[in-house]
Amino acid sequence: MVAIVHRQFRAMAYSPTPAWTAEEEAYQFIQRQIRLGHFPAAARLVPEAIAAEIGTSRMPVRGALRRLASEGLVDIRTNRGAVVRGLNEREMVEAFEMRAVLEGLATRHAVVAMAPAHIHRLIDMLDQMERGVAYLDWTSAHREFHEYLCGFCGQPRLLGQISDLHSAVEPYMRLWAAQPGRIPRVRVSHEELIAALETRDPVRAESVMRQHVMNTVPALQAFLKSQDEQVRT
Amino acid sequence: MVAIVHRQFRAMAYSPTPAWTAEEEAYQFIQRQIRLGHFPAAARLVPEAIAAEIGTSRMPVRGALRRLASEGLVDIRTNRGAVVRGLNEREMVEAFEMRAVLEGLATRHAVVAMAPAHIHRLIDMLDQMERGVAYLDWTSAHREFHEYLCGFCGQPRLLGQISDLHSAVEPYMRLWAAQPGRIPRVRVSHEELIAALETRDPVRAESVMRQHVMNTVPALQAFLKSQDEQVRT
DNA sequence: TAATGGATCATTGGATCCAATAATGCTATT
DNA sequence: AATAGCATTATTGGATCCAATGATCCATTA
Repeated sequence: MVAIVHRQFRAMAYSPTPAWTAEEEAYQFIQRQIRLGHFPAAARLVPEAIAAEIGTSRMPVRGALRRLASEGLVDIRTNRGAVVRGLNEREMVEAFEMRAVLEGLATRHAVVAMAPAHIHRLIDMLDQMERGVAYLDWTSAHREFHEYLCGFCGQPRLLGQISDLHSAVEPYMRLWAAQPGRIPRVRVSHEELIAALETRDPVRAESVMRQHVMNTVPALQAFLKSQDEQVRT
Repeated sequence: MVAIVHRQFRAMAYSPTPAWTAEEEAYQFIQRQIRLGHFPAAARLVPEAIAAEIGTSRMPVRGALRRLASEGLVDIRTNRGAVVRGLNEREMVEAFEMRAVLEGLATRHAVVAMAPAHIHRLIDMLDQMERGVAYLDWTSAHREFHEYLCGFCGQPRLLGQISDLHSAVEPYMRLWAAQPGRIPRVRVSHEELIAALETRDPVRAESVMRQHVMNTVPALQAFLKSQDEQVRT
Protein backbone atom coordinates (compact mmCIF):
# COMPACT_ATOMS: atom_id res chain seq x y z
CA MET A 1 0.00 0.00 0.00
CA VAL A 2 2.18 2.81 1.24
CA ALA A 3 5.16 0.65 0.40
CA ILE A 4 4.54 1.03 -3.30
CA VAL A 5 4.86 4.78 -3.18
CA HIS A 6 7.90 4.37 -1.02
CA ARG A 7 9.65 2.14 -3.54
CA GLN A 8 8.96 4.34 -6.53
CA PHE A 9 10.18 7.35 -4.65
CA ARG A 10 13.46 5.69 -3.84
CA ALA A 11 13.84 4.60 -7.44
CA MET A 12 13.29 8.12 -8.75
CA ALA A 13 15.73 9.72 -6.40
CA TYR A 14 19.12 8.99 -7.91
CA SER A 15 20.48 6.26 -5.71
CA PRO A 16 24.16 6.24 -4.87
CA THR A 17 23.43 3.20 -2.71
CA PRO A 18 22.98 -0.20 -4.37
CA ALA A 19 19.90 -0.18 -6.55
CA TRP A 20 16.70 -1.07 -4.77
CA THR A 21 14.83 -3.93 -6.33
CA ALA A 22 11.65 -5.38 -4.92
CA GLU A 23 13.42 -8.66 -4.37
CA GLU A 24 16.15 -7.00 -2.37
CA GLU A 25 13.50 -5.35 -0.24
CA ALA A 26 11.75 -8.66 0.34
CA TYR A 27 15.07 -10.28 1.18
CA GLN A 28 15.99 -7.66 3.75
CA PHE A 29 12.55 -7.76 5.25
CA ILE A 30 12.34 -11.52 5.71
CA GLN A 31 15.91 -11.86 6.88
CA ARG A 32 15.35 -9.18 9.47
CA GLN A 33 12.17 -10.78 10.76
CA ILE A 34 13.94 -14.11 11.15
CA ARG A 35 17.01 -12.63 12.82
CA LEU A 36 14.90 -10.70 15.29
CA GLY A 37 12.93 -13.82 16.05
CA HIS A 38 9.73 -12.31 14.75
CA PHE A 39 9.38 -15.24 12.37
CA PRO A 40 10.16 -18.12 14.75
CA ALA A 41 11.61 -21.47 13.75
CA ALA A 42 9.24 -23.70 11.73
CA ALA A 43 6.93 -20.79 10.94
CA ARG A 44 5.45 -21.02 7.48
CA LEU A 45 6.50 -18.27 5.10
CA VAL A 46 3.56 -17.73 2.76
CA PRO A 47 4.74 -15.70 -0.23
CA GLU A 48 1.35 -14.11 -0.79
CA ALA A 49 1.10 -12.83 2.77
CA ILE A 50 4.62 -11.41 2.77
CA ALA A 51 4.09 -9.90 -0.66
CA ALA A 52 0.99 -8.11 0.59
CA GLU A 53 2.90 -6.79 3.58
CA ILE A 54 5.61 -5.13 1.51
CA GLY A 55 3.34 -4.18 -1.39
CA THR A 56 4.56 -6.36 -4.24
CA SER A 57 3.54 -9.57 -5.96
CA ARG A 58 4.65 -13.01 -4.84
CA MET A 59 7.42 -13.13 -7.40
CA PRO A 60 10.18 -11.08 -5.79
CA VAL A 61 9.31 -12.77 -2.49
CA ARG A 62 9.90 -16.12 -4.15
CA GLY A 63 13.34 -15.04 -5.27
CA ALA A 64 14.14 -13.77 -1.81
CA LEU A 65 13.08 -17.05 -0.23
CA ARG A 66 15.29 -18.97 -2.63
CA ARG A 67 18.23 -16.85 -1.70
CA LEU A 68 17.54 -17.27 2.00
CA ALA A 69 17.29 -21.02 1.46
CA SER A 70 20.71 -21.20 -0.14
CA GLU A 71 22.09 -19.26 2.82
CA GLY A 72 20.51 -21.77 5.16
CA LEU A 73 17.99 -19.52 6.89
CA VAL A 74 14.87 -21.10 5.41
CA ASP A 75 13.92 -24.54 4.24
CA ILE A 76 12.02 -25.02 0.98
CA ARG A 77 10.35 -28.27 0.00
CA THR A 78 9.08 -28.55 -3.56
CA ASN A 79 5.39 -27.72 -3.83
CA ARG A 80 5.15 -27.46 -0.07
CA GLY A 81 6.35 -23.98 0.62
CA ALA A 82 8.99 -22.44 2.83
CA VAL A 83 9.49 -22.52 6.57
CA VAL A 84 11.98 -20.84 8.88
CA ARG A 85 14.82 -23.26 9.42
CA GLY A 86 15.66 -23.44 13.08
CA LEU A 87 18.77 -24.99 14.56
CA ASN A 88 18.77 -27.98 16.84
CA GLU A 89 21.58 -28.35 19.33
CA ARG A 90 23.86 -30.21 16.93
CA GLU A 91 23.37 -27.67 14.14
CA MET A 92 24.05 -24.83 16.52
CA VAL A 93 27.34 -26.36 17.59
CA GLU A 94 28.17 -26.90 13.92
CA ALA A 95 27.52 -23.25 13.16
CA PHE A 96 29.70 -22.11 16.05
CA GLU A 97 32.53 -24.42 15.00
CA MET A 98 32.39 -22.93 11.53
CA ARG A 99 32.31 -19.44 12.95
CA ALA A 100 35.32 -20.31 15.10
CA VAL A 101 37.58 -21.37 12.23
CA LEU A 102 36.37 -18.71 9.80
CA GLU A 103 36.57 -15.83 12.26
CA GLY A 104 39.91 -17.24 13.36
CA LEU A 105 41.11 -16.99 9.77
CA ALA A 106 39.69 -13.50 9.40
CA THR A 107 41.34 -12.40 12.63
CA ARG A 108 44.72 -13.76 11.55
CA HIS A 109 44.61 -11.42 8.57
CA ALA A 110 42.87 -8.58 10.36
CA VAL A 111 45.33 -8.22 13.20
CA VAL A 112 48.21 -7.16 10.98
CA ALA A 113 46.00 -4.60 9.23
CA MET A 114 44.78 -2.94 12.41
CA ALA A 115 46.16 0.24 13.89
CA PRO A 116 46.03 0.99 17.65
CA ALA A 117 43.12 3.35 17.02
CA HIS A 118 41.07 0.48 15.68
CA ILE A 119 41.71 -1.58 18.78
CA HIS A 120 40.63 1.39 20.89
CA ARG A 121 37.43 1.50 18.91
CA LEU A 122 36.84 -2.15 19.77
CA ILE A 123 37.36 -1.41 23.44
CA ASP A 124 34.83 1.41 23.22
CA MET A 125 32.34 -0.93 21.63
CA LEU A 126 32.82 -3.38 24.48
CA ASP A 127 32.26 -0.66 27.06
CA GLN A 128 29.06 0.42 25.37
CA MET A 129 27.83 -3.14 25.12
CA GLU A 130 28.56 -3.73 28.77
CA ARG A 131 26.90 -0.58 30.01
CA GLY A 132 23.97 -1.05 27.67
CA VAL A 133 24.23 2.49 26.38
CA ALA A 134 24.57 1.36 22.80
CA TYR A 135 21.96 2.41 20.31
CA LEU A 136 21.70 -1.31 19.55
CA ASP A 137 20.55 -4.23 21.66
CA TRP A 138 23.30 -6.41 23.11
CA THR A 139 23.06 -9.09 20.43
CA SER A 140 23.34 -6.64 17.54
CA ALA A 141 26.16 -4.78 19.25
CA HIS A 142 28.00 -8.02 19.85
CA ARG A 143 27.60 -8.99 16.22
CA GLU A 144 28.84 -5.59 15.13
CA PHE A 145 31.89 -5.97 17.33
CA HIS A 146 32.82 -9.21 15.63
CA GLU A 147 32.12 -7.98 12.14
CA TYR A 148 34.04 -4.75 12.69
CA LEU A 149 37.04 -6.74 13.85
CA CYS A 150 36.90 -9.33 11.08
CA GLY A 151 36.27 -6.61 8.50
CA PHE A 152 39.94 -5.65 8.56
CA CYS A 153 40.86 -8.88 6.81
CA GLY A 154 39.45 -7.38 3.62
CA GLN A 155 38.22 -10.69 2.24
CA PRO A 156 34.64 -10.26 1.02
CA ARG A 157 33.76 -13.89 0.49
CA LEU A 158 35.00 -14.84 3.94
CA LEU A 159 33.10 -11.96 5.49
CA GLY A 160 29.93 -12.97 3.70
CA GLN A 161 30.09 -16.48 5.09
CA ILE A 162 30.72 -15.21 8.58
CA SER A 163 27.78 -12.88 8.25
CA ASP A 164 25.49 -15.71 7.13
CA LEU A 165 26.51 -17.77 10.16
CA HIS A 166 25.82 -14.86 12.47
CA SER A 167 22.35 -14.54 10.97
CA ALA A 168 21.65 -18.21 11.53
CA VAL A 169 22.50 -18.15 15.22
CA GLU A 170 21.23 -14.65 15.95
CA PRO A 171 17.71 -15.59 17.07
CA TYR A 172 19.11 -18.01 19.62
CA MET A 173 21.77 -15.59 20.78
CA ARG A 174 19.03 -13.04 21.29
CA LEU A 175 16.92 -15.34 23.40
CA TRP A 176 19.92 -16.31 25.47
CA ALA A 177 21.12 -12.73 25.83
CA ALA A 178 17.79 -11.84 27.41
CA GLN A 179 18.79 -14.04 30.35
CA PRO A 180 20.53 -12.11 33.11
CA GLY A 181 24.00 -12.90 34.42
CA ARG A 182 25.93 -14.02 31.39
CA ILE A 183 27.61 -10.77 30.54
CA PRO A 184 30.54 -10.81 33.01
CA ARG A 185 32.05 -14.02 31.63
CA VAL A 186 31.64 -12.83 28.08
CA ARG A 187 33.40 -9.61 29.04
CA VAL A 188 36.44 -11.52 30.29
CA SER A 189 36.56 -13.54 27.11
CA HIS A 190 36.47 -10.39 25.02
CA GLU A 191 39.27 -8.83 27.01
CA GLU A 192 41.49 -11.83 26.37
CA LEU A 193 40.74 -11.30 22.72
CA ILE A 194 41.77 -7.64 22.86
CA ALA A 195 44.98 -8.58 24.63
CA ALA A 196 45.78 -11.05 21.87
CA LEU A 197 45.13 -8.42 19.22
CA GLU A 198 47.53 -6.08 20.95
CA THR A 199 50.36 -8.55 20.54
CA ARG A 200 49.76 -8.29 16.78
CA ASP A 201 50.77 -11.93 16.50
CA PRO A 202 48.62 -13.47 13.73
CA VAL A 203 48.90 -17.06 14.90
CA ARG A 204 48.07 -16.19 18.48
CA ALA A 205 45.19 -13.94 17.45
CA GLU A 206 43.69 -16.69 15.32
CA SER A 207 43.96 -19.20 18.12
CA VAL A 208 42.40 -16.90 20.70
CA MET A 209 39.52 -15.98 18.40
CA ARG A 210 38.78 -19.64 17.78
CA GLN A 211 38.70 -20.24 21.50
CA HIS A 212 36.66 -17.12 22.09
CA VAL A 213 33.89 -18.18 19.73
CA MET A 214 33.73 -21.67 21.19
CA ASN A 215 33.53 -20.24 24.70
CA THR A 216 29.92 -19.30 24.14
CA VAL A 217 28.84 -22.80 23.18
CA PRO A 218 28.41 -24.56 26.55
CA ALA A 219 26.24 -21.79 27.95
CA LEU A 220 24.11 -21.67 24.84
CA GLN A 221 23.76 -25.44 24.82
CA ALA A 222 22.59 -25.44 28.42
CA PHE A 223 20.15 -22.69 27.60
CA LEU A 224 18.74 -24.55 24.60
CA LYS A 225 18.29 -27.67 26.72
CA SER A 226 16.36 -25.79 29.36
CA GLN A 227 14.21 -24.23 26.67
CA ASP A 228 13.45 -27.67 25.27
CA GLU A 229 12.41 -28.92 28.68
CA GLN A 230 10.05 -26.01 29.10
CA VAL A 231 8.52 -26.79 25.72
CA ARG A 232 8.01 -30.44 26.59
CA THR A 233 6.27 -29.78 29.90
CA MET B 1 21.18 -36.95 -20.43
CA VAL B 2 23.83 -38.99 -18.68
CA ALA B 3 24.50 -35.96 -16.56
CA ILE B 4 21.08 -36.19 -15.02
CA VAL B 5 22.01 -39.34 -13.16
CA HIS B 6 25.10 -37.62 -11.81
CA ARG B 7 23.12 -34.63 -10.70
CA GLN B 8 20.67 -36.57 -8.65
CA PHE B 9 23.54 -37.88 -6.53
CA ARG B 10 24.78 -34.41 -5.70
CA ALA B 11 21.35 -32.97 -5.18
CA MET B 12 20.61 -35.58 -2.55
CA ALA B 13 23.38 -34.21 -0.37
CA TYR B 14 21.41 -31.10 0.45
CA SER B 15 17.74 -31.37 -0.42
CA PRO B 16 15.93 -34.27 1.21
CA THR B 17 13.41 -34.17 -1.61
CA PRO B 18 14.96 -35.33 -4.88
CA ALA B 19 12.02 -33.81 -6.69
CA TRP B 20 12.88 -32.48 -10.11
CA THR B 21 11.84 -28.91 -10.71
CA ALA B 22 12.78 -26.93 -13.79
CA GLU B 23 14.74 -24.55 -11.62
CA GLU B 24 16.78 -27.36 -10.14
CA GLU B 25 17.57 -28.56 -13.62
CA ALA B 26 18.64 -25.09 -14.71
CA TYR B 27 20.77 -24.77 -11.59
CA GLN B 28 22.56 -28.07 -12.13
CA PHE B 29 23.06 -27.30 -15.80
CA ILE B 30 24.59 -23.86 -15.35
CA GLN B 31 26.70 -24.91 -12.39
CA ARG B 32 28.10 -27.80 -14.36
CA GLN B 33 28.93 -25.64 -17.37
CA ILE B 34 30.79 -23.19 -15.18
CA ARG B 35 32.66 -25.87 -13.28
CA LEU B 36 33.76 -27.56 -16.48
CA GLY B 37 34.90 -24.26 -17.89
CA HIS B 38 32.38 -24.30 -20.72
CA PHE B 39 31.03 -20.99 -19.49
CA PRO B 40 34.31 -19.11 -18.93
CA ALA B 41 34.83 -16.23 -16.53
CA ALA B 42 33.07 -13.00 -17.49
CA ALA B 43 30.83 -14.81 -19.99
CA ARG B 44 27.36 -13.36 -20.12
CA LEU B 45 24.61 -15.68 -18.97
CA VAL B 46 21.54 -14.75 -20.99
CA PRO B 47 18.47 -16.31 -19.37
CA GLU B 48 16.59 -16.63 -22.66
CA ALA B 49 19.40 -18.53 -24.35
CA ILE B 50 19.88 -20.93 -21.45
CA ALA B 51 16.13 -21.39 -21.14
CA ALA B 52 15.92 -22.37 -24.79
CA GLU B 53 18.74 -24.85 -24.33
CA ILE B 54 17.04 -26.76 -21.54
CA GLY B 55 13.52 -26.27 -22.86
CA THR B 56 11.86 -23.99 -20.28
CA SER B 57 11.02 -20.32 -19.94
CA ARG B 58 13.42 -17.73 -18.52
CA MET B 59 11.80 -17.90 -15.12
CA PRO B 60 13.37 -21.01 -13.59
CA VAL B 61 16.68 -19.91 -15.08
CA ARG B 62 16.35 -16.63 -13.25
CA GLY B 63 15.89 -18.42 -9.96
CA ALA B 64 18.86 -20.64 -10.67
CA LEU B 65 21.06 -17.64 -11.44
CA ARG B 66 20.03 -16.01 -8.17
CA ARG B 67 20.99 -19.09 -6.27
CA LEU B 68 24.33 -19.31 -8.06
CA ALA B 69 24.93 -15.66 -7.28
CA SER B 70 24.42 -16.18 -3.57
CA GLU B 71 26.87 -19.08 -3.75
CA GLY B 72 29.38 -16.81 -5.42
CA LEU B 73 29.63 -18.49 -8.82
CA VAL B 74 27.94 -15.73 -10.80
CA ASP B 75 27.68 -12.00 -10.50
CA ILE B 76 24.35 -10.22 -11.02
CA ARG B 77 24.01 -6.48 -11.47
CA THR B 78 20.52 -5.03 -11.41
CA ASN B 79 19.06 -4.60 -14.89
CA ARG B 80 22.37 -5.60 -16.39
CA GLY B 81 22.25 -9.34 -16.36
CA ALA B 82 24.47 -12.08 -15.00
CA VAL B 83 28.05 -13.01 -15.80
CA VAL B 84 30.28 -15.84 -14.67
CA ARG B 85 32.28 -14.61 -11.73
CA GLY B 86 35.89 -15.54 -12.17
CA LEU B 87 38.56 -15.40 -9.49
CA ASN B 88 41.56 -13.14 -9.59
CA GLU B 89 44.68 -14.21 -7.77
CA ARG B 90 43.68 -12.68 -4.46
CA GLU B 91 40.21 -14.24 -4.53
CA MET B 92 41.68 -17.61 -5.36
CA VAL B 93 44.00 -17.47 -2.38
CA GLU B 94 41.03 -16.41 -0.26
CA ALA B 95 39.04 -19.43 -1.42
CA PHE B 96 41.90 -21.79 -0.66
CA GLU B 97 42.38 -20.31 2.79
CA MET B 98 38.71 -20.86 3.51
CA ARG B 99 38.91 -24.39 2.18
CA ALA B 100 41.93 -24.98 4.39
CA VAL B 101 40.24 -24.05 7.66
CA LEU B 102 36.86 -25.61 6.77
CA GLU B 103 38.27 -28.87 5.48
CA GLY B 104 40.58 -28.85 8.48
CA LEU B 105 37.55 -28.64 10.74
CA ALA B 106 35.77 -31.36 8.79
CA THR B 107 38.81 -33.59 8.96
CA ARG B 108 39.12 -33.13 12.71
CA HIS B 109 35.65 -34.60 13.09
CA ALA B 110 35.96 -37.10 10.26
CA VAL B 111 39.09 -38.82 11.47
CA VAL B 112 37.49 -40.17 14.62
CA ALA B 113 34.54 -41.49 12.61
CA MET B 114 36.61 -43.36 10.05
CA ALA B 115 37.36 -47.07 10.08
CA PRO B 116 40.53 -48.52 8.52
CA ALA B 117 38.47 -49.67 5.54
CA HIS B 118 37.58 -46.08 4.77
CA ILE B 119 41.23 -45.08 4.77
CA HIS B 120 41.95 -47.92 2.40
CA ARG B 121 39.28 -46.62 0.11
CA LEU B 122 41.04 -43.24 0.11
CA ILE B 123 44.31 -44.91 -0.82
CA ASP B 124 42.58 -46.67 -3.71
CA MET B 125 41.20 -43.39 -4.91
CA LEU B 126 44.69 -41.90 -4.87
CA ASP B 127 46.07 -44.81 -6.89
CA GLN B 128 43.37 -44.46 -9.48
CA MET B 129 43.89 -40.71 -9.70
CA GLU B 130 47.61 -41.18 -10.13
CA ARG B 131 47.36 -43.86 -12.79
CA GLY B 132 44.62 -42.00 -14.59
CA VAL B 133 42.41 -45.07 -14.69
CA ALA B 134 39.54 -43.33 -12.92
CA TYR B 135 36.25 -42.95 -14.68
CA LEU B 136 36.61 -39.26 -13.86
CA ASP B 137 39.15 -36.70 -14.95
CA TRP B 138 41.85 -35.86 -12.43
CA THR B 139 40.15 -32.72 -11.13
CA SER B 140 36.84 -34.43 -10.46
CA ALA B 141 38.57 -37.41 -8.89
CA HIS B 142 40.59 -35.11 -6.66
CA ARG B 143 37.48 -33.28 -5.61
CA GLU B 144 35.74 -36.56 -4.86
CA PHE B 145 38.67 -37.66 -2.72
CA HIS B 146 38.36 -34.57 -0.57
CA GLU B 147 34.60 -34.72 -0.31
CA TYR B 148 34.62 -38.42 0.53
CA LEU B 149 37.07 -37.77 3.32
CA CYS B 150 35.29 -34.72 4.72
CA GLY B 151 31.94 -36.47 4.40
CA PHE B 152 32.65 -38.50 7.52
CA CYS B 153 32.27 -35.39 9.66
CA GLY B 154 28.53 -35.66 9.13
CA GLN B 155 27.95 -31.89 9.22
CA PRO B 156 25.75 -30.92 6.25
CA ARG B 157 26.17 -27.17 6.45
CA LEU B 158 29.93 -27.44 6.63
CA LEU B 159 29.98 -29.87 3.71
CA GLY B 160 27.82 -27.55 1.65
CA GLN B 161 30.22 -24.66 2.13
CA ILE B 162 33.19 -26.83 1.23
CA SER B 163 31.38 -27.99 -1.86
CA ASP B 164 30.66 -24.42 -2.94
CA LEU B 165 34.30 -23.49 -2.56
CA HIS B 166 35.35 -26.48 -4.63
CA SER B 167 32.96 -25.37 -7.37
CA ALA B 168 34.43 -21.88 -7.36
CA VAL B 169 38.01 -23.03 -7.85
CA GLU B 170 37.27 -26.04 -10.04
CA PRO B 171 37.66 -24.32 -13.44
CA TYR B 172 41.11 -23.08 -12.47
CA MET B 173 42.12 -26.41 -10.97
CA ARG B 174 41.09 -28.03 -14.22
CA LEU B 175 43.18 -25.68 -16.35
CA TRP B 176 46.15 -26.18 -14.09
CA ALA B 177 45.72 -29.94 -13.93
CA ALA B 178 46.01 -30.07 -17.71
CA GLN B 179 49.62 -28.97 -17.29
CA PRO B 180 52.04 -31.88 -17.06
CA GLY B 181 54.40 -32.52 -14.15
CA ARG B 182 52.47 -31.45 -11.10
CA ILE B 183 51.16 -34.79 -10.01
CA PRO B 184 54.20 -36.18 -8.14
CA ARG B 185 54.31 -33.40 -5.55
CA VAL B 186 50.58 -33.62 -5.00
CA ARG B 187 50.94 -37.34 -4.48
CA VAL B 188 53.46 -36.78 -1.68
CA SER B 189 51.18 -34.26 -0.03
CA HIS B 190 48.28 -36.68 -0.12
CA GLU B 191 50.37 -39.43 1.42
CA GLU B 192 51.29 -37.21 4.34
CA LEU B 193 47.57 -36.66 4.76
CA ILE B 194 46.84 -40.38 4.82
CA ALA B 195 49.58 -40.90 7.36
CA ALA B 196 48.03 -38.25 9.59
CA LEU B 197 44.61 -39.88 9.30
CA GLU B 198 46.12 -43.19 10.38
CA THR B 199 47.24 -41.67 13.67
CA ARG B 200 43.56 -40.91 14.32
CA ASP B 201 44.67 -37.80 16.16
CA PRO B 202 42.04 -35.08 15.48
CA VAL B 203 44.30 -32.11 16.15
CA ARG B 204 47.10 -33.46 14.00
CA ALA B 205 44.71 -34.44 11.20
CA GLU B 206 43.24 -30.95 11.16
CA SER B 207 46.62 -29.33 11.04
CA VAL B 208 47.87 -31.56 8.22
CA MET B 209 44.73 -31.01 6.15
CA ARG B 210 45.09 -27.25 6.51
CA GLN B 211 48.65 -27.49 5.32
CA HIS B 212 47.70 -29.87 2.55
CA VAL B 213 45.14 -27.52 1.04
CA MET B 214 47.50 -24.57 1.18
CA ASN B 215 50.25 -26.61 -0.50
CA THR B 216 48.49 -26.23 -3.83
CA VAL B 217 48.41 -22.46 -3.70
CA PRO B 218 51.92 -21.43 -4.82
CA ALA B 219 51.79 -23.62 -7.91
CA LEU B 220 48.34 -22.39 -8.83
CA GLN B 221 49.38 -18.78 -8.27
CA ALA B 222 52.35 -19.19 -10.55
CA PHE B 223 50.13 -20.80 -13.15
CA LEU B 224 47.58 -17.98 -12.98
CA LYS B 225 50.34 -15.41 -13.36
CA SER B 226 51.67 -17.10 -16.48
CA GLN B 227 48.16 -17.27 -17.86
CA ASP B 228 47.71 -13.55 -17.25
CA GLU B 229 50.92 -12.76 -19.08
CA GLN B 230 49.77 -14.78 -22.04
CA VAL B 231 46.53 -12.85 -22.11
CA ARG B 232 48.29 -9.48 -21.99
CA THR B 233 50.63 -10.20 -24.89
C1' DT C 1 35.85 14.54 -38.05
C1' DA C 2 34.79 13.93 -33.30
C1' DA C 3 31.42 14.42 -29.96
C1' DT C 4 26.90 14.84 -28.21
C1' DG C 5 22.06 14.13 -28.20
C1' DG C 6 18.33 11.43 -29.09
C1' DA C 7 15.77 7.52 -30.96
C1' DT C 8 15.60 2.58 -31.34
C1' DC C 9 16.44 -1.97 -29.68
C1' DA C 10 17.49 -5.51 -26.34
C1' DT C 11 17.09 -7.24 -21.91
C1' DT C 12 15.79 -7.15 -17.36
C1' DG C 13 12.50 -7.11 -13.19
C1' DG C 14 7.82 -7.58 -11.82
C1' DA C 15 2.72 -8.81 -12.37
C1' DT C 16 -0.63 -11.79 -13.82
C1' DC C 17 -2.24 -16.04 -15.50
C1' DC C 18 -2.45 -21.09 -15.83
C1' DA C 19 -1.46 -25.85 -14.65
C1' DA C 20 0.00 -29.20 -11.37
C1' DT C 21 0.59 -30.78 -6.75
C1' DA C 22 -0.61 -31.34 -2.08
C1' DA C 23 -3.82 -30.47 1.79
C1' DT C 24 -8.53 -30.69 3.50
C1' DG C 25 -13.05 -31.98 4.22
C1' DC C 26 -16.91 -34.66 3.03
C1' DT C 27 -19.49 -38.77 1.98
C1' DA C 28 -20.45 -43.40 1.67
C1' DT C 29 -19.77 -47.98 3.01
C1' DT C 30 -18.77 -51.48 6.17
C1' DA D 1 -18.38 -45.07 14.32
C1' DA D 2 -14.25 -45.37 11.75
C1' DT D 3 -11.99 -45.33 7.54
C1' DA D 4 -11.29 -45.39 2.61
C1' DG D 5 -12.14 -42.90 -1.40
C1' DC D 6 -13.30 -38.84 -3.72
C1' DA D 7 -14.03 -34.05 -4.57
C1' DT D 8 -12.95 -29.45 -3.37
C1' DT D 9 -9.68 -25.93 -2.04
C1' DA D 10 -5.32 -23.76 -1.38
C1' DT D 11 -0.83 -23.03 -2.76
C1' DT D 12 2.95 -23.73 -5.42
C1' DG D 13 5.93 -23.70 -9.86
C1' DG D 14 6.15 -22.13 -14.50
C1' DA D 15 4.74 -19.31 -18.71
C1' DT D 16 3.52 -15.17 -20.64
C1' DC D 17 2.90 -10.34 -20.61
C1' DC D 18 4.13 -5.51 -19.55
C1' DA D 19 6.88 -1.66 -18.01
C1' DA D 20 11.29 0.26 -17.15
C1' DT D 21 16.15 0.38 -17.48
C1' DG D 22 20.28 0.33 -20.06
C1' DA D 23 22.89 -0.43 -24.46
C1' DT D 24 23.44 0.70 -29.29
C1' DC D 25 23.33 3.23 -33.32
C1' DC D 26 22.73 7.17 -36.05
C1' DA D 27 22.32 11.92 -37.18
C1' DT D 28 23.30 16.49 -36.29
C1' DT D 29 26.49 20.06 -35.02
C1' DA D 30 30.59 22.31 -33.61
